Amino acid sequence: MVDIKLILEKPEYVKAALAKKLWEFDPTEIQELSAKRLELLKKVENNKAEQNKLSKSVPTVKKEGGDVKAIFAKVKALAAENKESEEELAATEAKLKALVEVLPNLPDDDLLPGGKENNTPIYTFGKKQEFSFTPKNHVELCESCGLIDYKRAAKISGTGTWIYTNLGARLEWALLNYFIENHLADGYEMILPPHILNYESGYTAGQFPKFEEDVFWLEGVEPRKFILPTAETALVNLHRNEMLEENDLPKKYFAYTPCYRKEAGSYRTEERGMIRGYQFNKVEMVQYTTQEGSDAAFDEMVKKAQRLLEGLGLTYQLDKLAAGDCSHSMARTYDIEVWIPSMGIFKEVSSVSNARDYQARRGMVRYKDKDGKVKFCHTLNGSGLATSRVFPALVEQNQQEDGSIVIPEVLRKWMGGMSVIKPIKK
RNA sequence: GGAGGCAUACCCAAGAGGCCGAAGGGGACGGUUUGCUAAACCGUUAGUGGGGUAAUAACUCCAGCGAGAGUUCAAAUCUCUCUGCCUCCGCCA
Repeated sequence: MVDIKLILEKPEYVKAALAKKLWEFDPTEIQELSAKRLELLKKVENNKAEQNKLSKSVPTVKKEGGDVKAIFAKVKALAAENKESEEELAATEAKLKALVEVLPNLPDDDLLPGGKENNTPIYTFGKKQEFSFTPKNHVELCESCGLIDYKRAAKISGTGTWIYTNLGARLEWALLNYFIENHLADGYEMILPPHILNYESGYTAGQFPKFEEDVFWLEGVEPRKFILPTAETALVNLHRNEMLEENDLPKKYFAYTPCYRKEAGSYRTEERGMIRGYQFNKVEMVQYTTQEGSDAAFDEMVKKAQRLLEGLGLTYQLDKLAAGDCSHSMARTYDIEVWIPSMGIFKEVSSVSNARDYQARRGMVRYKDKDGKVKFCHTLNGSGLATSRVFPALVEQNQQEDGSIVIPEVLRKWMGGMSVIKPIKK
């Protein structure tokens, strides 16, 4: 949530910042409603103060044998007089909230304005492989090596899904283990959250109300619940409505969950295989920091994600996203994109973001600093990593002429020491 | 799924229509005293959010005893709805 005080104090600044995110913002209505709210608030509160004062005098007046009935009548009249303003106040506050809560987070000042086209690659690792033979794409490789079963997935579930089979399942699990081991070594706490979450969790994460259509909702369940589109949604809600101490920060968590997304529209032709599906596996990192600590945490998380890919020996590119391509709730996002030879492009495997206090405001995640002052936490999240693009990149980048796939050294201990996956059919 | 119970501060807990910004105990923090690594005593500890006056402090108002609504001049206290937890029964991986 953007701080409404900031909107009122520096409307031009907010307007310009949102413009960088390609968001047209006119503060006029918010200004008007705020002024109206304040006016109504004063009126309502003064009236209530008078009511309270009169009511409190009842016992004393009674004792002294005074006329209590007159007080009753007076208070009743005051309350009746106040009713309309109270309703108007509530309506005004609701309208104000609705206007503010849909605004995306303000981008950091150093970001370029605009969308994807202005993303800046700031680092690359590895080389775009050149094969001395005709390389296969990941769908072919996965099928010929028996790693993935797409046909049966369509049968038991439907389009946009896949089944990890045999060595494919083990390779997937090895990747997850490798990620987990790294996060544990770095002192992150492991969490396995529920996958079914309530509305408030989506609201705090900033997914709602704007992206309510993008997640799967459970039918016939009241109050309504949805299946998490990323573990971030669960992790950034761990401390919702809590008051932390500065000494507790930063808090570092990671979680493995599948991610469930509707992914409306068809990408099937360009994004075959497991590039985009309704369900994919991801290990997600989340940090809660002080306001001063979030920049360092951001750098740390970007480096962690990079290290994971480097450990696998995969070619990737680090992108600093332009303001308009950052996630809705985020002030800053860096994407890590892995090279997919068959597509000839880099595809996102990790997105590390700093939400600053945007999510904390929505979820009232606060901390007391050393002076006892109450502040909003900063929250950050980053994939570490999503397997559904690492897997195809891995099999494609590591393929050999005979159709076999070399398993990265770091994964072998979870693959029974195996170093190569051989094709089971031509 | 059925029946019942509970929901007050960091924890335990009193409270049953006004005198409750909310007893008491533990813990924590601060202080005083005595002293065989501690004890006694005193004090602080209901957060917080939103307004006003005023200004780096202070005062004051509104809301706030799981959440929301209602009854009443007045609600932690009565009623209803919801949420969470506990117990028993049923069902089940």
